[in-house]
Formats: sequence, C-alpha cells, structure tokens
Amino acid sequence: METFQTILAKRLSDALIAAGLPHAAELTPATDPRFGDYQTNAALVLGKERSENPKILAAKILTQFDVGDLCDPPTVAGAGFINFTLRADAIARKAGEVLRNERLGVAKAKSTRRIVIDFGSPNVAKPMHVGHIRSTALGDALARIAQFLGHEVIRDNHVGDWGTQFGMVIYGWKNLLDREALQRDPLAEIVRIYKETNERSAKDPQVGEACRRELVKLQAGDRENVRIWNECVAFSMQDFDHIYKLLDIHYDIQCGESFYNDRLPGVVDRLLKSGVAEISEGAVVVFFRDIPELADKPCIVRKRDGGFNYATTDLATVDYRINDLKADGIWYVVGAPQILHFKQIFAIARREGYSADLRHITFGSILRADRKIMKTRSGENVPLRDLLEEACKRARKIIEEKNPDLSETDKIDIAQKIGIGAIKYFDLSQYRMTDYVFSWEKMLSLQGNTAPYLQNAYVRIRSIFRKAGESAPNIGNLILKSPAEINLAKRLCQFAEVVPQVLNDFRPNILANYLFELANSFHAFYETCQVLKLEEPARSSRLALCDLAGRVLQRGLDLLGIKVPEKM
RNA sequence: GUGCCUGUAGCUCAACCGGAUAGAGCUUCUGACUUCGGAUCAGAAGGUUGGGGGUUCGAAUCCCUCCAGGCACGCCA
Repeated sequence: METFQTILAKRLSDALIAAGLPHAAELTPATDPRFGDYQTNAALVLGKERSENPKILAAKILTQFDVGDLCDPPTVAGAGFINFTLRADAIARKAGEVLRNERLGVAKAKSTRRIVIDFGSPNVAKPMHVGHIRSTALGDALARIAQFLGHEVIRDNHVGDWGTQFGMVIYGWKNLLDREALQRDPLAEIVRIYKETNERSAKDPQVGEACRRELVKLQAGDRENVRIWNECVAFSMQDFDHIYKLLDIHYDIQCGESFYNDRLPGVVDRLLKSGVAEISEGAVVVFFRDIPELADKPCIVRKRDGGFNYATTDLATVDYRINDLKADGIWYVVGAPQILHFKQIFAIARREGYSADLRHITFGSILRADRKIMKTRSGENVPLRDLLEEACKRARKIIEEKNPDLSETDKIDIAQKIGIGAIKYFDLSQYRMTDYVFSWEKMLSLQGNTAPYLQNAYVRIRSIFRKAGESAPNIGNLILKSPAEINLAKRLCQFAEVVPQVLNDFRPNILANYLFELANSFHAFYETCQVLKLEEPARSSRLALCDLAGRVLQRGLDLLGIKVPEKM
C-alpha cells in the first residue's frame, strides 16, 4: 500500500521529468500546518544548481504536476516551496484502505535482509543493572520493527560468560561459598563471593595468583572448574530469564563468549596468514596504518602470554554470524564507550573481505537527579530486577487510587503492563545518544509523553466498544467532516510513513513521538466528536475511526515492546 | 595530549538528508464537566539552539575556533 508521501513523491518525479528538469530533492511532511500537509523544496534545490529563480521554477513544476483528486491545487510559497494540502475525501479513502489493511498500511522493505541483532549482553556472575535497560529495550524495539518491515531478524544475546572474572568466582566458590545462601538466592551468593575474592586479591597477591591458577585450569578444561563454571552460568541464566519474562524479551539464540572459545586460535592463525595481523612485542596485533583515525590505535588479538581477548572473540563472532548464520547485517546495540573497539573490529572485518552491513548502535547513560551515572547510595549498580519490581509496585499504587474496583488478577496484570511499559517508553521516547535523568514521577505520569498516557488513550477506545457492545463495523470509506476527525484520520495514515523511518538512524523515539501525537489527536477528537449517540452512517464511520486508532496505538506500542491493557 | 559523543524554554526532551516565524510535555496562569473513562481538552506565558566566526537564498543541523560535561585511547571486557 502506498502512502500519500510516496504517491506525491512519484508525481513530483513525473512532473520534473515532464518539465525537463533533473530529479531533485524530496517531498516531506510539511513543517507547519499552515503550509498544508506535504511540501517540497525541489525548486529551491534546482534553483541553486542552475542559478534560476526558484519561484519561477516552482511554477514551471506545477504546470506539469498532476495532483488528481488527492490535494487542493498546490501553492508556491516562501522562497519557492510547493505546498500540498490533502483533500478530506482523499484522506477518507486512504484511511479506509488502512482500516482494511492487516499491516495498517505499512509496506515491507524493498530489499529484505537477514540481520543479527546483538543486544542486552549481560555478564554472568553479575546481576543485570539499570544500564542494561537501554541496550535491551532499544535492541528489542529495533528487532520488532525490522521484523515487521519484513527483515529476517536473529536476536542474539552475547552473554559475558567467559573471562578473567571466573578465576575469582571459582576461587570464591571453593573457599568462601555459603551453601545455604546459595540455595536461598544463588546469584546474590555468587556475586558476594566474587566481590569478596576481588577485595582479598587486591590486598593479598597470593590470592590473586590462586585466582589466575583457577582460571588457567578452567581454560584447560579441568573437570571440577568447568562444573563450577557451568553451575554459575546456569544460575545467572535463570536470573536473566526471570527478567526477560517480565520485560517480554525473547532471544532466538544466546551464543555467549564461551561459545567461540574453540574458534579463537583459528581466527588468529588466519589473520597472521593473510597478513592482516603481525607479531609485535610478542603479541599478535592488527595495525591500521592507512586509517588516520586508527593509525595510532592498534588492536591486539592475541596477548603476549598466548591468551585471547575480547577483540578475538568479537572477530570470531563476526565470522560465525556471517559464515554460519548467513547474516547480511549485524547490529550491535552496545554502549558508546566501545566505539573505538567496534571501529577496529569492523575495519578488520572489511580487510578480511566481509561486506556485511556492520553497525554499532550506541546510546547514552541513565543519570540520577544530580546528573551522575545512576548508582545506588553505596555506589553500586542498581539491580534491574529491583527497578522493575519497583515500577510495578508504583503502577499498582496508582491503579488502587484510580480504579480500586478492578479484580486482583486484573490489577496485577495491569500494574505490570503500565510499570514495565513506563520504563521502556521513557527510555525509547528519548533520542538514544543523549543521557537522560531517571524519574519515576515523570515516567509514570498520566500526563505528557508517557506510556500510561498512551495506554489510557487505548483504554478509552476499548471502553467505547465495551459500551457499544459491538465490535468494529465493517465499512467502506469513512465520512470525515469535523476538523478533529480529519486530523485524526490524517494522523492514522502517517503510521506507514513513520515506521520505516525509525531504521534510518535507529531511532525508536521517532515512533514514540508519533504515537504521542496520535494519542493527542485521538483525545482531541474524543473531546469534540460524539460517537455512540450519533445517527448512521456517521456513527459507524466514527466507530471505525476509533477502532483504527486503537489498532495503530496497539501495534505501535507493540513495536516498542509495550503492551496495552483493556482497562486501567 | 589525541580522538569520539553531548550541550536547545526554569525542568525533561523533539525537530527525518540544510528549509519557512525552533516544537511538545512538566511547571505556572486562564477557560471547558447533567461527558462515549476530566486519567481529558482548548488557550496564554516561557528561546541570542553553550560562546564567537564562516559557507548560502536559508544553519539547531555543514566547516573552523573556543567553553563546559562525559567517554575512550596496545596486552580488562
């Protein structure tokens, strides 16, 4: 299904050809309602290129422009903009099409690809903390959107289940473990022994040495140590799964760092053989002498002591995803501090001849009110589990105030949808690169650009249908008369234009913004337009409009990983 | 020291690839309820887009420079 934007863009292109002008510029939504619904600056761009008067060019383009029954006659305005205002009957027809369309008008991408999305990536033997929210919510939302647009998505949890920290965990397990505590709360006990060992080894070099020995034994496949390691991984995964269930996050594969262990020597051998890497000061290193930015930033792929590091693992991961999983693209949803690392990894992958689309999708930090990175009072990371539970608890409290008559099971269910939705939406509605200040009050507010506000719009729509005692009517075209309903219908047609835009620069906040405006338009419509008390056919038309608004809200929030309740 | 990211209303944030008079929300103020959920809506107030230069018809957006904050810079991940 075509959007207004694609139709008008095509006609612009036709008009330019007919006028003997080169194809130029684009056709975009108007920046201001005063300028209509869509605009193009084609005449300005061409005017500049050809040193001609943009206004005259605009007029020339318009003589060839066929708007058909889509728009009122286009106008030339300002320095040479061409403005298009949609006709109400065209909006009614288009909204009718969207209404009957399963995908709500959203076309699949022209070329669909297989994409591995690497997000979340918690570390074993450490509880997930607030910081994981961004990678997890963002990665999941991008996965949902890419999938909806027809891409084949493989969600991969690159769990940190291997590394030097295991020397300490195993040492602690053997010397400090409290079995009872382990039964009560396994992960907490593992974290405790890890921390305590860490402190001890900082003070006592002998402990540090013992940890290194445990690590070497683990890497050599020592049965006892491998058993302990397995157990720790299993306990951690249980904890992650609990959180993922709460967050409604699903992974297709969870190939952690350990998955790549036996592939690491092969990676280094190949890099040495092909000359991409060389020996330097006993280590195996890749230099980027021809890339100014990286010229003084070599990448070590095998340490002097023969050990591998995370660059090696990540290179093995690239190989696996491209060769074994046949990925056309890999998106890494990983924090900004690792920018340099991924630049190096991508540069090496290119040298090895990989042409897959490799993207590092970075994001900022979550801050406290004092603008410091969010930590607990004692300076520890805030456990994600606590945070999610707190969100549900606070949502529950609001529900008790606003709607105390709901059943207990409803309250639990709704509190979860609102609480978790609030946290995710607060994150996703902001530009991913900027740091943001965490605030319970803001994210759970019923006013403003929040999940509860959007959910409430949906709930109101459901309420109308409950009251009506009927489902959405099956009608042809809508009848649009009042400005508020025209505005709402127009907004609904834009869904198809907004969704694909998110992937241009991996910005779910564009979709969030749209949904907020949609909810706003719906509320304005609701305020001025009666539905149920109306005579036919207006009643059915407005009911259909409500239904469509509900479906778009639901689908849009779903693409962000947020659920909607029927009541709240 | 070098590189990267960020800086927009009192606060939290938008602004798609350079477009028109920089938009929302919160807060404050003013209106609207015998209502399909007022958990809402309508309106007002609020700006030297960190500072200064430059590029052009046109800059929050591109270039230079300075300031502030954050992050990263060969054997941790």
